[in-house]
Amino acid sequence: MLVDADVHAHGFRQARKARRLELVEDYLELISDLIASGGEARQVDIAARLGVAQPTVAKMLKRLAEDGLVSQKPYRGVFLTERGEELAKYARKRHQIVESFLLALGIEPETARRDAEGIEHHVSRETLEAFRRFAKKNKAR
Amino acid sequence: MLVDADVHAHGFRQARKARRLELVEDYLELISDLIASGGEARQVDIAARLGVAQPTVAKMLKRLAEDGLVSQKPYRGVFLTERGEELAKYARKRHQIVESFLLALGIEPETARRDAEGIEHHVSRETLEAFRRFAKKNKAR
DNA sequence: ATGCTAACATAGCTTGTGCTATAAGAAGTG
DNA sequence: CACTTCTTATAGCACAAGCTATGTTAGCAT
Ligand SMILES: [Mn+2]
Ligand SMILES: [Mn+2]
Ligand SMILES: [Mn+2]
Ligand SMILES: [Mn+2]
Repeated sequence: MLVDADVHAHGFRQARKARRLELVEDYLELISDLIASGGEARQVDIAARLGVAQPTVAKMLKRLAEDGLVSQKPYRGVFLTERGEELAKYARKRHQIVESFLLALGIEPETARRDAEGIEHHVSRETLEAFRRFAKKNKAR
Repeated sequence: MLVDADVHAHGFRQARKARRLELVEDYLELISDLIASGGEARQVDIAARLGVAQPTVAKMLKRLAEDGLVSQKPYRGVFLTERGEELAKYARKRHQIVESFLLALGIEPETARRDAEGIEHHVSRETLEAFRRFAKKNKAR
């Protein structure tokens, strides 16, 4: 009935790791989207979109900068480094695939958007590829 | 291009809420499984299965007990209250549906198991129902 | 050029989730 | 019944992510 304990633990460890990455991915994806859509990503806008307070964003950006994912020009918003850009691009693509997939399955658009926001971070490469194929075949509508 | 800011924020808030519930759900589901499979759920076994240290489990169990989800008989393991049982039952069913769905999609069993461990917590009722239907139609194998 | 306002920074607090080290106690075994 | 061992409890630490309150300062408008 129950799977082997070590295998079990490995699965949970993996899920916890994904959980730690969720926030980072959401930030990068959002920053990339904000820049693409309006030319800049200010802390206040990031905060408003994420639904958190501005100091929360400030702290996170500091961490992302330390990790070499973003750079900040004071009072000019935040920008993605090359590495940040790469991660953002992958995150956005993945998000888009998951959302299209849910739509192709017949899920309501609003629900699809919200579920995709969480699911995207827990989808392996293999599953993502399967989602992509399915979405392509059963074209949205 | 970008969705309305308030709608956006609402989606993220929802995802954060789900994230806070993830751990609780995993604990309850695991406790239920351990009891079903071996008659008891000890801290050490929970810890081994989750891949965390025993004091981490002890602390979490205290919280779950305060929240009325589990009860502890000293040195006899932990048990689910009625409410805990209900939540566990739903979590397990959901997990099972998500995993079957991934299998029906043609995902490798190991990958399906691991992805399901994360995805399960971010699936709305609507999406879960769609997964269930799909899995039923495209019977596993 | 001055002044206002909006954006950002900083301090200090809370809560959740993890850890190690160590004490204490139940339970099974001889 | 004593002893050993396995299980649980507790203390103390770290770090991530959130918050409010409050200072600073750049940019823009007058
Ligand atoms: Mn997301
Ligand atoms: Mn996303
Ligand atoms: Mn899980
Ligand atoms: Mn599960």
